[in-house]
Amino acid sequence: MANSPSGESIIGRFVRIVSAFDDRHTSMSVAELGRRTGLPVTTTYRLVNDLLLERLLEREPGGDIHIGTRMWELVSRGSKMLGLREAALPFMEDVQAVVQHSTTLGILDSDEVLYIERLGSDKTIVDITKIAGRLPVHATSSGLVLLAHSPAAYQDSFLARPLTKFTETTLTDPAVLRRHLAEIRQRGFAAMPGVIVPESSGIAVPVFGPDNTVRAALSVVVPRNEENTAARVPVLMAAARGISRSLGWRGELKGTLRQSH
Amino acid sequence: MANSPSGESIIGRFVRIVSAFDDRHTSMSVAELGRRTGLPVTTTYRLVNDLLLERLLEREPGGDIHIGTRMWELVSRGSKMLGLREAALPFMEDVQAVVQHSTTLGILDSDEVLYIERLGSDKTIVDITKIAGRLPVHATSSGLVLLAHSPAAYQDSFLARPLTKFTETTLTDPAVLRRHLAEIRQRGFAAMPGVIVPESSGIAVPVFGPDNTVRAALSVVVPRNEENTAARVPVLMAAARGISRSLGWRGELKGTLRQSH
DNA sequence: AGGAGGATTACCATTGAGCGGGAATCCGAA
DNA sequence: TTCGGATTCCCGCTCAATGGTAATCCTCCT
Repeated sequence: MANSPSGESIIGRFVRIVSAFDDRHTSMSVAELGRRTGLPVTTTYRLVNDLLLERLLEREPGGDIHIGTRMWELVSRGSKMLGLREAALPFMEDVQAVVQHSTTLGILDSDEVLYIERLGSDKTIVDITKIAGRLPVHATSSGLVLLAHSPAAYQDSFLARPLTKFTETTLTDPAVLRRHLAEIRQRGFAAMPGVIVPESSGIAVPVFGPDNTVRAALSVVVPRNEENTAARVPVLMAAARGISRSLGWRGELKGTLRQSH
Repeated sequence: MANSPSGESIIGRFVRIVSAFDDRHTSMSVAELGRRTGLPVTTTYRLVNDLLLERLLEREPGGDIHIGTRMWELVSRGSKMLGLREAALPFMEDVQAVVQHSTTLGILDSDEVLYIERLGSDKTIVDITKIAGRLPVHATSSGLVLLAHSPAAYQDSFLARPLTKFTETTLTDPAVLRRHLAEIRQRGFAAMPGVIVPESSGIAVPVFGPDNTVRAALSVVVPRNEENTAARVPVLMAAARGISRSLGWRGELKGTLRQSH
């Protein structure tokens, strides 16, 4: 499936084009887009014109282009992400009201944590999570919660890889991680001090779907040494249960919580 | 640009496919997708496979497909919508805390109001706004605010069309609408009782960008006859100013507020 | 078990959309 | 005015995309 000598399909090039935009580059000239994507000039212009016709891209007065409203609309309207987000938001607001720092909702995607919602932009803490941003699984509390409730086979393959050590406290030893995962399953939460940036700690709990599998991780990021884990975990857990129930979860059955292992 | 006898480009078909998904149909079989899009069977399967390869679509255990996480991620990450949404959300939360019913943020797109964020899901009121949903301009308070601050040429062309009357109070007469728009500009808000559904009223105010043009409309939906407009408008206005300032707006210059007309 | 009906995959001849190099043109800054 | 980059125009080549038909798989239902 590729009309191009490079052996790439239009869809692939479409992805390249959309990928060229991120939160730091929401608009650019077509020429720059061509440079960023590495596509031949002419091809870029032709493709961009097609996309402009469908309003998937939009041209601004200056001539620069950006991702079109239509694209956002189509994807948001049909994506399952909205359902999860809408179920979670009210409870996240409650958490945020109490914790005051930063509350995030993340899912597992392509061996990374993808954050799909985030409340709070407290400048006093270091929090590198962004909506639609990614962070490594083994270096975030959310990631460890998600991993802990993943199928054993996935855990094995994940732990078989080399893991980057970001800070002193980042866990990279598979054996140690396995013990942590077990603990996370047992206790129902993950509390990780400074595993990705030394200044901040994360506390995360799982959110369940109707089939009792873990859909997402709800977490708060707080300044290191102000974790106050004991007080915050119950808040998170209550909220996570609320979200889970909104998603159609009917309460855990004894024993099934850990069935994935 | 079309390899197909029907004269449609791949991009066009891509749009058709993504459009087939909405909040009521977040996943379906490939065959059903083919039916909904009207594309030839073989073509549908081939295209879907391409999209699956790029993870723009995802296959679920049952075989049904849905819009992929990657798609949501790419679009969200690069879209300008996120910036607006992130600027608005904290202030919307404040409004929602006070008003308790439903708070929305809408923009003007393709002659309709497109809602990009919504807080509150109070079942006691009739509120048909949805995130990534659309409503007509002339039958929503948000729409009228946006229209009131649009270029005169756009207003003229818009008012030249026939307008649907949804309820008793829906305004459809161009002359009357013009007077209302002027009033909205002057007072700084729109308060519309039951113009789309008779049971609910909307109150909306404009959100400005750095160049003093209107970027969005912030609004609340409340039960009819409980409008309490006098008390709610200040809350909305304060929030809207906050959002505007987050967007880089530097305070209105006397007279420029209405410069678009 | 058998079979009906739909979903999915396999096959394949046809063809025009996509491709991209090159050159011309436009445009803003120096 | 000159210059460099952005954008558009031109055009022949070619293979990816197309979509019909048919085989296969799958899931209920009898």
